[in-house]
Amino acid sequence: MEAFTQKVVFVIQHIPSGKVMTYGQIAAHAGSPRGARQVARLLHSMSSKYNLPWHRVINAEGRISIQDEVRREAQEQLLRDEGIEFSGAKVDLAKFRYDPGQDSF
DNA sequence: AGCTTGACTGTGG
DNA sequence: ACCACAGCCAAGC
Repeated sequence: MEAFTQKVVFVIQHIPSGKVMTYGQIAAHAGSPRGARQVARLLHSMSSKYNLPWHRVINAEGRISIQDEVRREAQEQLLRDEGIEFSGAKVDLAKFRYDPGQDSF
């Protein structure tokens, strides 16, 4: 596949339960190391169309980047349900970050 | 065919 | 820890 969009979707759909990925990571695996913002944009507009586990995507700090309070809390709850622990408002990326590596694709 | 926008990220004060 | 700036690039207008 070639479309950046489809690669992003592919990667996100492959994030296992109990793990998370950052926008930058996903962008890198999709072939655009600098396309973190596009990943965010795609989630924003396609999460409803593609049934994506958007809640497993967070920013580089391990925080939820959503501005809408209701959605942000919903995401945190979903992650907790999958066994992901929050240190305050942050996720421990060292433990819960999913890194498939280049050999997986 | 431009211009604007953003669920980002790294750097620097 | 917090704020400001500057690259980044696809989608939407």
